[in-house]
Amino acid sequence: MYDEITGMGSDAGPTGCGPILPGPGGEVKPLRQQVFEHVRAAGRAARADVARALGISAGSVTTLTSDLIGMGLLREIDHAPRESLTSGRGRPPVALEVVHEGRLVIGIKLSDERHSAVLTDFAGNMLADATLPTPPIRKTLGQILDEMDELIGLLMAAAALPLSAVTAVGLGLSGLVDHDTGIVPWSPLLADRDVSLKTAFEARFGLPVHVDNDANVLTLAELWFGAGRAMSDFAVVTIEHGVGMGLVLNNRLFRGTRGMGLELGHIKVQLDGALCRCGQRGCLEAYLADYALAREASTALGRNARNMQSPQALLETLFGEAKAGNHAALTIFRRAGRYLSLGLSNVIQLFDPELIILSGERMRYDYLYADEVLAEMRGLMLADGRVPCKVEIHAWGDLVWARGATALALSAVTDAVLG
Amino acid sequence: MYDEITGMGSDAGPTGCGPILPGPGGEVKPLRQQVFEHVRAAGRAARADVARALGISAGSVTTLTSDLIGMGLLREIDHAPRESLTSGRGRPPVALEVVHEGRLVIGIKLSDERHSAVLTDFAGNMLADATLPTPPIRKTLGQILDEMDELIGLLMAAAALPLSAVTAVGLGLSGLVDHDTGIVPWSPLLADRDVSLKTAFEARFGLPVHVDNDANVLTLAELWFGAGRAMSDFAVVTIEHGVGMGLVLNNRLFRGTRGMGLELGHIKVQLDGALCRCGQRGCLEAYLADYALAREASTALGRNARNMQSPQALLETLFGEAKAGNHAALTIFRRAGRYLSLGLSNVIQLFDPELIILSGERMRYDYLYADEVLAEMRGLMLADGRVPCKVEIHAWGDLVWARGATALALSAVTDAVLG
DNA sequence: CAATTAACTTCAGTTGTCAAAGTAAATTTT
DNA sequence: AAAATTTACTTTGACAACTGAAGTTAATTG
Repeated sequence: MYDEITGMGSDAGPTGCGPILPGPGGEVKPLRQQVFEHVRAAGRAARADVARALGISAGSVTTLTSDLIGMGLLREIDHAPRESLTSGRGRPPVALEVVHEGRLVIGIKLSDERHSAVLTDFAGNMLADATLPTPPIRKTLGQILDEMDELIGLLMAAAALPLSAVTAVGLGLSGLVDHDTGIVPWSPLLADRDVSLKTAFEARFGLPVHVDNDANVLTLAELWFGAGRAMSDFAVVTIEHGVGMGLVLNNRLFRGTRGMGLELGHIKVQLDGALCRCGQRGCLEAYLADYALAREASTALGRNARNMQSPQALLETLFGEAKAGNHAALTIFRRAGRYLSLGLSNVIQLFDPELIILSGERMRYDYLYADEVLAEMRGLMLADGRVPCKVEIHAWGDLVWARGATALALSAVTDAVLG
Repeated sequence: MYDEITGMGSDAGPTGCGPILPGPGGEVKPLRQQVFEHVRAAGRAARADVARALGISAGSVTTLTSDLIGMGLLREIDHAPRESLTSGRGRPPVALEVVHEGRLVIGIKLSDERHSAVLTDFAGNMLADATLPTPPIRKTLGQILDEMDELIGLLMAAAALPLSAVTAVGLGLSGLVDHDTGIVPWSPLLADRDVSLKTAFEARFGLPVHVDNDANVLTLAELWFGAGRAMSDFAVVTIEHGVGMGLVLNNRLFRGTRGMGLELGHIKVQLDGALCRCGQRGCLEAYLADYALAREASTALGRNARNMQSPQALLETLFGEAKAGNHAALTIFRRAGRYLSLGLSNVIQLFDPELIILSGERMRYDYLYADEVLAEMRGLMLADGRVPCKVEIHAWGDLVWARGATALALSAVTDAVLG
């Protein structure tokens, strides 16, 4: 390689230059699907709006929308209040909307203490939700399927609809998840390794399912329903039992190059640092996750800690102590906050996103250190020439994660119908 | 936002769901350009090869190639040795190649001690190169332009061609570079800030120029001419005066979301760690770059260090001492190596590339710690379910960087002609 | 009431692509 | 040596996608 650079002009056969692309060219969605997705994204849109937004001719939009109407995917709205920005001159636009009935999807978020599910229609509107408390132990595939069975039963009962009305399912859980194959090499929820969750689910429920890492699912929630909708590039950082990250690049979820999640929790922030549950030392998670706080808590709380059985309760106590002025307890949160700053600044240095969204239940502890964390994070960035990256804190509950999982199903169903 | 999740089914106007895409749909290159780029990437290719590679019909290829031949971009080769994999049955294929004459480009790499330039034809073949030693001081825009003038003069003299034969120029330099605007907010080479290098260059030389960060330019060298050609996702890490990174995602250079480079050198690897030249503490660069090694060297070498004027010479001495068994000198390199491992493992955790290429002149010191560094890096990765990422070490000289800069110009010219 | 404005439809024409048939040039078989 | 086979390439008619221009519809404005 680089023979040419030493033996310049060597005519020993042309090797060419430039990237060697594998298969056939780019992946553009068909225009019909773009029209549909624009209407769904806008909620409702007139044909003229679609033409302007997509930069195609009005004639094409007529053809494409009448296709979509014929397929039962779009419909006209009769009495639409005039929403166009233009003053009310000219023929009024006819708004289109997604036919939202008929193609229902379920989104499920599996967690260690409870599972959550939501049912949405094809326009992403939530129709019902359900939650199932579960014992916080590692489960076999069979047990997880049983729990999902019960959860789905609750959900469909709440909606008063049969499961047969559902078209597809999206599923988010923590751990290493291969989205393409639906295999879970490892998850804190599962006793086994390399579980073929997709295959097992589809065999049991007879519904197509799309599995992903829970951080990705939350990121999809922001991309489809939240603050990320109008943003082309942003990152979501979650702090729950572990530390996770989801990334949107160019309006699309970035899953890493091999379909696995981005393991922010296991970037190293200290050589030979604190012990992580992954067995290594110095992982960010080892300074930030609840087990990391909990193991210092017993030192700070002294003998009181003995009475605590759940790490949850331990953290709550620690938090109370810190607020009450216990210096040792406070330093635990402060140090965690500083390491969070450090992790966030690293994300910014490497990805330079427009926005970072902090999420997860641990964010409830935020007001203890939030301002300082953000200030410190900004201090840790190379400020030169950059617009500082915005940070938002969204302490959503599990239902939002489940709703993100519906996006997994919604986009898959859309691709199947229109791709 | 998320009103729906609390007030479910609230009919207060549809907000829609899904990402709100900005302009008109995806960016696919026209088929004609894909054909051209395939031929250039292959060096030479028959029409039938192109049809198979791009998954289009033979008839289309005939049309497209005759277009391209008519435009003077491709030509048939008469006496091509049969290279198709098939046994020699059937009508022999007619190889096509890029008409490489006529559209020449220059690639320039600016550095603190010397500038380098290469001249290549439209097929990426190097025709000439030139190097200009320069004083290692920060320069004004005018001085840098003068130096480039001299460099280009040397280059064109070596090629015995007039500058008017050149179509475009690519330019790589270290620092923060905004590729889209050609503005350099900060560079260690420049005395000023926010230098509009593109505008100034184009005004002076009357040639379109495309500016980028030097790590990106090196990454392009690997993507266009080196090990990355057949790889869709890889990272390039450079250790020179600073620590830089380039990233290829999906066969394309990823420039971060705002056109700025990815600042691997300034990710934090230690809270309140070593002082970095950026003014912050704990940056990776502060443990790895030459100035970081040099400042510890004086401690290790004792009074010998006083005699050294250049950090270059100091490092060479330190390296010699370490090889000779000086324990203090050895620990300097060992620690730098460990921090390199840490940085690389973080890159892997976040991007999960197929390959990491280590580059830069400092890689000459590698054999001191290379094996241990790579072993340690692998040890720091979450091994679960992942194929470990390959690592290669390429200690290319400046001409390769300059050649990478030609890729910047080549792709821009190609886009201009065929986009 | 006409004039204006804007949304939408219709339709002929262009473009890009393919499939199938046809031509060309080599090797292998008879 | 002729025929059959194989592969490369070209030609052609058909089709689908999209555009642009002209026409239709439905509102507001003066």
